[in-house]
Amino acid sequence: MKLKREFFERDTLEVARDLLGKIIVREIGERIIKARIIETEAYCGVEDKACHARHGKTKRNAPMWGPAGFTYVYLCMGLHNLLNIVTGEKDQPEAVLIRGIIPLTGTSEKFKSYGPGNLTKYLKINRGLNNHDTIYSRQLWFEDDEFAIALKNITSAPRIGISYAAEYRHKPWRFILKI
DNA sequence: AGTAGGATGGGCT
DNA sequence: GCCCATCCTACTC
Repeated sequence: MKLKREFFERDTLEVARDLLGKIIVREIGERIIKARIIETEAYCGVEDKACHARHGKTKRNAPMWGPAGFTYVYLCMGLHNLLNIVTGEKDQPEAVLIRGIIPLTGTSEKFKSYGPGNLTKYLKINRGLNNHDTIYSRQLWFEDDEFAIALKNITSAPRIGISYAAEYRHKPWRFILKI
């Protein structure tokens, strides 16, 4: 079942946790690529000193202010496309970063790791899919396949690469699913 | 107009 | 662990 807008309109921390075990589906012409989400990070609005939205609205981070369920894809370190999904209410600049996946298709392709910058390569996602509505999309959307998650297999931890974020650097807003 | 610094990943030591 | 590829954004002047 495709995830609906309501799924993403909830509290960002809940969405980040609930995305664990869900499927990302990427359709390119005849080809379908699927992957299960196993790691996410929540970025919680202007008050979150690690969030791109902390300095206000810019051309880059504008999608975060839009409706939930849209993508926010941006270039990191000049070479990595990172995939976020906008969450919470409109005008609340919150999003969940997809940090880790397990590929379910096309495993013959050699990708050694599936960190946030590499999973977009596997899924063939770049900034052309920025600000893209996944709810009505034929190119990129999320699905629940009833995959059972045991709560004990979910852990949380501080987010990666945000040491500048003052008191927010220690917030356990990264969620990891052990399969 | 110029520049510093990233929500990184891979390879080598 | 350290280094480096690589380039856009936002801030400063």
